Amino acid sequence: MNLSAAIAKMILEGLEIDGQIELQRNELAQQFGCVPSQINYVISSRFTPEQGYMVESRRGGGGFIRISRVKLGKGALLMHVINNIGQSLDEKTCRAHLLNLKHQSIIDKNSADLMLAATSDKALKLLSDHTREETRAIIFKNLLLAVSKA
Amino acid sequence: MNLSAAIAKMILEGLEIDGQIELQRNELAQQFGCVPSQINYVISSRFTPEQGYMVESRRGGGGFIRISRVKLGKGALLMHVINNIGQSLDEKTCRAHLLNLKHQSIIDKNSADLMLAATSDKALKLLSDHTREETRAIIFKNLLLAVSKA
DNA sequence: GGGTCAAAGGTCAGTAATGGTCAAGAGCCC
DNA sequence: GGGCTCTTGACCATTACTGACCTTTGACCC
Repeated sequence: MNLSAAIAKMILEGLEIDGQIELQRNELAQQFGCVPSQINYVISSRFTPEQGYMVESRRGGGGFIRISRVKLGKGALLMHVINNIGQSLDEKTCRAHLLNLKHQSIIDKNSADLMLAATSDKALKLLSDHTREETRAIIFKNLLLAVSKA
Repeated sequence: MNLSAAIAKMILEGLEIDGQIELQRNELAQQFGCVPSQINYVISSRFTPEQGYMVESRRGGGGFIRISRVKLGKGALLMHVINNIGQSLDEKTCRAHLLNLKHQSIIDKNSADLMLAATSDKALKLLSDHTREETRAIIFKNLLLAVSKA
């Protein structure tokens, strides 16, 4: 397991307790024997709003970084996602949406896997870039709608 | 035995253990004294979904390629369907397959609904008839595969 | 209050470490 | 010879890590 994964794991464990964790950047970096900015890297790559996290911080003496898991209602969240998709959707963003929804227990693993399969680049490989991303957006919206009706 | 066969053999042996193997592309290439892309060739020619394998990978530091054998059982039936779909699939036939699978309790209602949503004409409305039916076939196969590994 | 300084955290660009794609050529079998 | 499968290499994309430099905040002093 690489450094980033280890740091992410530790943060995740801290979040288990009450969905929120407050940490000291320098201290954490020292624990892992890495440069402080590594912490920023991990946070910005794995604890984004897209993935269901909120990050706050303060500099200066007694500074901190606080990461919290955000909680929203199921129908609202689905609608929010649908409404924010737009006409076109790339695979990475789609995957992030799914991870987020799964993490928040809006959809179960099984559904997430299916939705991933249906919207992967692999599944849409015949299409040109532009058409693929437009079609992915439509398929994904249809899927979310199907979920919200279930 | 040629290189590709040797590499495939090694992967197959690794899969024996627990139906899953994780490898380092560069490292493996070095072991066989070939270019890294040779590994991709072997994987894409012999470890395809059609042949019952699932491949995942990640780039970057600590990257990997993971190959897993799709579990059989009800999987066998799914593979049978997958292998009989062909290159092209119309909405009616697709729907029939789904009803059939649901009837046989191979998939649950929830999954069937999702799969229907992903393969409906509505979801693929942007595409020309020909492309739509080819893409539907691919999506459906990917979905069945996802189900079979669940 | 205002100045100063030390203690946080933030940004960004560069480098390293992987894997992916594609097209061209080499071999092999009919 | 034609058409496969196999190999290779150049070039690309993604993820991880580091370090130099920047900004913000709080404490202390006058």
